[in-house]
Amino acid sequence: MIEKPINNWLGVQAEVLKRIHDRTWRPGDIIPRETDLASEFGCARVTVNRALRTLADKGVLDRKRKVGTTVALYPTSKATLKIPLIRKEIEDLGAAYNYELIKKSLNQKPSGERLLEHFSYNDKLTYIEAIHTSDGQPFVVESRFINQKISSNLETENFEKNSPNEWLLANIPYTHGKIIFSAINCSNEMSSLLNIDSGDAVLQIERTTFDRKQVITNVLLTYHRDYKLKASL
Amino acid sequence: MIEKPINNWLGVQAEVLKRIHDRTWRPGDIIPRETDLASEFGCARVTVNRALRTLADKGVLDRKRKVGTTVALYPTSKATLKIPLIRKEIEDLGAAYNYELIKKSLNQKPSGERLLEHFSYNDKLTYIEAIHTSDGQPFVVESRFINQKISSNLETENFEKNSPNEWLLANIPYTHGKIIFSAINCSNEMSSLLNIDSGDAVLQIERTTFDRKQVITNVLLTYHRDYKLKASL
DNA sequence: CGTGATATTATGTATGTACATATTACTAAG
DNA sequence: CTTAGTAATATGTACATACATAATATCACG
Repeated sequence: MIEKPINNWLGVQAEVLKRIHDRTWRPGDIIPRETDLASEFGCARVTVNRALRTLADKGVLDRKRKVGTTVALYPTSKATLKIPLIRKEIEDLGAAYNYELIKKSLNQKPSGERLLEHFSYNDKLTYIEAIHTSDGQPFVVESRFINQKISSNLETENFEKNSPNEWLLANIPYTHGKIIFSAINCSNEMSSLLNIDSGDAVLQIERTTFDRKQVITNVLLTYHRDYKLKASL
Repeated sequence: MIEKPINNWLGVQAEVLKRIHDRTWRPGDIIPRETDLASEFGCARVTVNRALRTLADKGVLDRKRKVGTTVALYPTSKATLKIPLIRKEIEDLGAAYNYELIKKSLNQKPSGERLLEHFSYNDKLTYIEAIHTSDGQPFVVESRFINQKISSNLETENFEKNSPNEWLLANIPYTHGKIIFSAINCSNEMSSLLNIDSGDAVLQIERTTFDRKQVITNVLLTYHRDYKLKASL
């Protein structure tokens, strides 16, 4: 077997995927060890390592020290979805973006299950309600609580022109976040904002972002009726 | 500046994140080059490279040859959501899983926008409708079309006991897929299957998987009313 | 003053080597 | 026969080095 050596990690990755794909290696199978693959492909072990590591990151392979590398039983059950800025999402559709503040109030106390799950009882919150429109049509209603502890500059920003989303991104770094997707029947109040019928099903996304253990903000985004969120596997 | 050297890539990653976090390096800023960081941290350039590369994969940094590495302007707008097997999702909640076939028909022709977007007019499809229950309660209704070209074994599998999802995962490898999330008002038919009221808002997930350019299957999952999908940033 | 060749530079990758670490397999003591 | 201790092993990582590649900067030439 004197073949052209595969001497780059993308090549190794492609070859491994090919073998998984053509069922040479089946889900659950243990594949040859790095050293063997390296000598078969005619490359360094580190090169094989990078290829396999990358595939393991993607969920295609499972790896365990001393045990070896197996083809994942339930491959790539991970989807990645990009969550763009709302303004960017609308502008990318070629539509005109507009932001309008509906309500703003300071020094709110957290109440209700949704808020108390994240904020502590003594936190002071700034509440903001706003609507983002696409070519004048309601696109999404934003209902947001911001922890006032995060920044003293928060008071100076009135959010009349700029959406809190963009202000936060530019000014408050976060470490991680949680997202919850659900479907709800539109309330009377919400339906008039979104210009649809009460009871219409709409997609709702709740997002909470953290700076380490501290909650920065919790936002509930209620989208217009025909909104679809797309992702790829 | 004689400090303890950072001599592993996770340490470098942590230090870089710290500097982004404490705003030493701000969004849009260009950060020092790999060689400089390497000598500052007292480690090899490859170690810095791995740390920065990993952060770029996550969307925290942007990198460009010759130009340098910058802190991403809109950091980590990528959420990853795990899409577990329905059976596994239910069992992980400690509930009893059950699968029941409702309808199955062979040699369907694709019709309607949703199907013709993916399948070609001459494809023959197997249609399967089934329900997955959690402790006897309706959990999700599956409505699936499978391209009959993908496997000759498809005919021998009747899907009475096994969900097509699991059969496909075990037998038909795929290269990539698309997912669309939306909210719908439940139809009469669907509401009786899910044991809820007609018009109730439910989350719907459409998933199409491909083997290279060929479509393997298109499935519409309609979840029970209180279903929430969770993801993390 | 443009324009194309050429040098420069920061990241990207491959390799051999060395050692670390997690896990299993084996072995000897009780 | 159990168990603590030890060896073996596959992956994980670090490093020095070398070269590749993409994008920019510079410079010579018409």
